[in-house]
Amino acid sequence: MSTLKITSQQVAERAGVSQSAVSRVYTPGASSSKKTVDKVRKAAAELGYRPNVLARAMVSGKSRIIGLIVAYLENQFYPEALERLSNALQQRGYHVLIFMAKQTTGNIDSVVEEILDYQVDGIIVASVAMSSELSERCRAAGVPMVLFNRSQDDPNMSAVTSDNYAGGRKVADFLLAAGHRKIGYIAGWEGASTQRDREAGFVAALKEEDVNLHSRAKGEFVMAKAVEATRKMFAEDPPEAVFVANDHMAIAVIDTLRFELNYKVPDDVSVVGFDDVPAAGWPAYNLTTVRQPANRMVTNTVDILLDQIENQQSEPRRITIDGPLIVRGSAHIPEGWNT
Amino acid sequence: MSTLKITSQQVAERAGVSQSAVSRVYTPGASSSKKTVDKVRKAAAELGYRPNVLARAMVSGKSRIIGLIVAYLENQFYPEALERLSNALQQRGYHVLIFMAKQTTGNIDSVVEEILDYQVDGIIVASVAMSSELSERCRAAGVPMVLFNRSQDDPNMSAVTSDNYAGGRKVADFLLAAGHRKIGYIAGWEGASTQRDREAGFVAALKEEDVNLHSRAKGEFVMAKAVEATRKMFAEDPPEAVFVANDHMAIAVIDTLRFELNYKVPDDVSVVGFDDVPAAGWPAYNLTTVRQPANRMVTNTVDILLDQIENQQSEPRRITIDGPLIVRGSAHIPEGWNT
DNA sequence: CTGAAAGCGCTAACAG
DNA sequence: CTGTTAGCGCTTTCAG
Repeated sequence: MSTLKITSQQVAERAGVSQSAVSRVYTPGASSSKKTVDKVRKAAAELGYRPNVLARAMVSGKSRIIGLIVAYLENQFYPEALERLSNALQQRGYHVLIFMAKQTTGNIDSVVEEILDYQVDGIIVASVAMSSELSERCRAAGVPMVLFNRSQDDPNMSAVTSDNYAGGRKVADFLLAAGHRKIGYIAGWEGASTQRDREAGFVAALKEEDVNLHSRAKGEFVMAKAVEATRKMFAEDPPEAVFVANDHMAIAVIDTLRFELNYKVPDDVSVVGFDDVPAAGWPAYNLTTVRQPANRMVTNTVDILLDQIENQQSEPRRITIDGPLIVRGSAHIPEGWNT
Repeated sequence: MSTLKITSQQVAERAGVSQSAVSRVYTPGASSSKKTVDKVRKAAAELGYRPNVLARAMVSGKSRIIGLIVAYLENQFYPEALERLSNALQQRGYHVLIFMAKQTTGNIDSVVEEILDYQVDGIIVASVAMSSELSERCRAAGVPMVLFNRSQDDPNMSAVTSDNYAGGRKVADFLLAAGHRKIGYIAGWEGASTQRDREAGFVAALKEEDVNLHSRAKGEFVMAKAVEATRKMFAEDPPEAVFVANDHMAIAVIDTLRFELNYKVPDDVSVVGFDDVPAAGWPAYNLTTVRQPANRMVTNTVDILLDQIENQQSEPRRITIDGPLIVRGSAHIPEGWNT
């Protein structure tokens, strides 16, 4: 076996070739004779040699590290996304350096600087607000960035989201078709494009049928606040149906309704969420929701980012992926409803 | 502002000092006159300079990167741990490079090699089986490793776990005190020390009261298998109480009991889990469980690892942290029970 | 305290 | 195809 770090130089000596010959054997585009390859591989195996990624990064300028900024790992949507993101990247020879950001912002600037210090090849920002200055900073540093599950007005930023506006509309159509007219909305954090788009689509579709939001409360994407929002909303003139900006909060809403306010869901009130996190499918919630196609969102995110990294092709792209309404049992199902 | 990467050389020129002077200003242990520091900082700020972590890593031999191997992000215990781990490390100047491992093993070897390629300063392995050869490989490479939430017989491996054996005992005592005698156990993956220790403690405490396991089924720490295990266990001569090896499965067990088999929990059957994940506290489950003190486990893991990295002090340590039984409503509460 | 010089381990021309 | 020669950006002796 080996001791500590083995260098290409040591392998070269053992194989009786030059150090650069060793390098070539391990460099994708380079060419070496079968004979050299064999000698080198043999020596390397005996020594337990593996190329030093950092040294390679220094000279090549490519670290094969992707910085990932995340915030809310408590919302089940993110661990799932993180796992897929990491796997997809791993498969394509990249690895993920993780950075936790409190959405308290403020420190987000320093987080980006820290990431840049590692000479990452690209950055994925999951559900964190990105200022234009920051994205500008990354562009200046030559590091492509793509937003995951969040989009920004800035047309210079690449972003991948599900079609939140269309999703909001689907929920409205569904609730309306079920005959609901007194409809409430529990909002997420206003700084998030997902919150704004979902609500906009929802309200727009309602309006087309001359229905206005019966009530609205703020949940900020936080369970505890969703609980308070529910209490407030049902304190007087309760709605017949509630659309909650994401599943994470919808779970808290359902629990509060059932165990604190003694409502039956869906008998007394219909509840619909957004995301289709694993818990939405658990029998206790059986939540009707709009699915965000995590796998396709991830695939697109990775494709865009690697394309920008590997082909210099720097035109930002913004992709929106349609997600289906998953009809389960937390809301009345309109008669004759299908799909 | 700036364009692309600024080097210490450029800062040096602008500040009118040598490149090494700039380096010293950014090197913790080094000394420079206030005058130099000021000039350098000023020039650096104007240029937007930040030291290249990779270059620093090359020469210093310290990358300040910690490799983290994880597998089951679906079990809520892990995202939480990951978040805390990353935050704790970030705070101490390290960053986390993430590697997903399928517990299908097999590829775990290659994952470790990949990690080593990045010249990480240390490795944290969360709930993944580690062979002695692998740990030996890391030791040979001079990279300390600590197991998180898993322990191995190998006394050379540092490991941090909660006291799973004691936890199992607590559950047994609780169930016994409630008067249960027909008690079932739904096991996790047998390869995990957590599974084995929890069961061993549980069975031992039962035996002390002359009670044997009434039934046992395998859930493998997977929800779908836990559902099947529940069906099988309750198909004939159902137990009065079930201890499930972790909360993730316990959730599936409760749902299956309630919505498929029409049992009332806890009226017809008591269910107790292990971990105290966020969902255990959700009203729908209100799960009685043994808490794994994630924060303390993380703190200890980080302390041990950094100690080994920074002080060469290589004696492996194995820490076990006691976790309390959190009594909620999914199991009968013995009369006069307190704490 | 400060500058000059020597690399860390590797890739990328460049002649042969 | 192969060896030689330059560095990548930074830390670290080593004289001064």
